[in-house]
Amino acid sequence: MTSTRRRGQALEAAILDAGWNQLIKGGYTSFTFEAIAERAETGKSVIYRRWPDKEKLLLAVIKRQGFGAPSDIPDMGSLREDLLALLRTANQRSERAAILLSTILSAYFSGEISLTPERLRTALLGDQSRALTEILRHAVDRGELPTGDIPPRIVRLPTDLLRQEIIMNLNRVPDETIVDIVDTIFLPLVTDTRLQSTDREETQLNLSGSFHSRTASKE
Amino acid sequence: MTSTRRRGQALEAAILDAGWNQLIKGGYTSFTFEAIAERAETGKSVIYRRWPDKEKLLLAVIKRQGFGAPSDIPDMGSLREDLLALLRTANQRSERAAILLSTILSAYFSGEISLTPERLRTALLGDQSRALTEILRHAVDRGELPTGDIPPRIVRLPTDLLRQEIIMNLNRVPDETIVDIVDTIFLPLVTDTRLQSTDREETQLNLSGSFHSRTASKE
DNA sequence: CCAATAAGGTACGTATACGTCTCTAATATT
DNA sequence: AATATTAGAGACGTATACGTACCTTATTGG
Repeated sequence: MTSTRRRGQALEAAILDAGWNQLIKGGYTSFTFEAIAERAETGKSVIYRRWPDKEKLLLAVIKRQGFGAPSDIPDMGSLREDLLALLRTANQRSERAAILLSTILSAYFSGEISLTPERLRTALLGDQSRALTEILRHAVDRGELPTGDIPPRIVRLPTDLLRQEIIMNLNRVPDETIVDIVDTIFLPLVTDTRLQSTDREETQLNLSGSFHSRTASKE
Repeated sequence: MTSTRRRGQALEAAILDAGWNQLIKGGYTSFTFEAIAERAETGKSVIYRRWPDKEKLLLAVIKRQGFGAPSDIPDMGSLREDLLALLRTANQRSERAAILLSTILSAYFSGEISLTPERLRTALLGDQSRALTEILRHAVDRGELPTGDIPPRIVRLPTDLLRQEIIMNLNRVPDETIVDIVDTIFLPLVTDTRLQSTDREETQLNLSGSFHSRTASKE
């Protein structure tokens, strides 16, 4: 008849996509086996056969969206253009970030899922810090920036600020915001003449990806 | 007997506090009439008598926490100390901010509640921007900063960054982070000699609180 | 002191989701 | 062609929450 039954990989993909679309449409509250099964046009049992509980399913759905995927590093010829390109790409993907944040926060606070702030950060931040590091290294190679240490907090400043804006907007931000972040904040900071002229030793660009450790207390 | 029945104001306050504690304990998922009634040691009907549905109750609970309360502006004698004091106070209150964000995001995405990103921003940001403006004005008065425009994005940079850190930590941040934000990012930016020496007109400090307008598209 | 009011329980019907199970029919495999 | 899988659909019992209704009892105000 009309029906062509999916199996294996194809079916699995359809379910995970349905799960993601469910998050988009109704957030974590609507992330139920029933709703996902209906959206994927299959039965609950088909899902349960693969992922025994909600946490496993959620992690699979998130994983499939490929947040760990390293965004390709732009190389436009200038630091400013590289920065704008990177932030614009991230901005394009912002809906996913907003959904993901909401989902993880809901799951975290509802206690249904064992999810640490560590994993939240990893999921949301990915390795954008690495991309920034690369871009800055290119700028040093071009001679736009002097060789020397750049504090980690400055390195991740552009993505931190963009993420902040996206969360507050619950959506993409206007392009002017991106330009503003780059021109008003980041470039003046990183090209600060005082930083360049200080009596630093001539070290290699040292951009350790070390993040801040988090406070233990939760009270 | 042992039982002293609460009435009127006292009862109302107890219910709203129970609601807030419920958000702290289990997030928006656990924000149910039943759970709140039990926590407040009263009956569901008592709550329903006052707030006919969940949205009304939630708004009352949030309102009672007084997020709009203007934090008093520190005046410690130097720009740096003022900034640190302001951020430390905000950091102390971070648990409330994290809970509030999670709640609003959950409610927003679950569609149960009519809540715009505008209101999210208002609820979370309050008028911290005003406090920053005051602090900078004091610094100008002291002669620490030159008279002149400071771009709005720079003005709210400290609070934006702190908020970002709090959200990513889902908790308070270590004090070093606050010091880092002030010393590595904000002070270098705001005391940038190039900004001071440029051919700006001698204008009054103009810190319009104008926020970015948000993108309309939601697709 | 007595009547009006409202608190504190609880029971109800409805709805939704969990997780398990069973059944059938479509697809693979041999 | 016969057999083994497994998708798709749904029924189940349990649990939880909504929102309403009812009843008893403490408190208050006249």
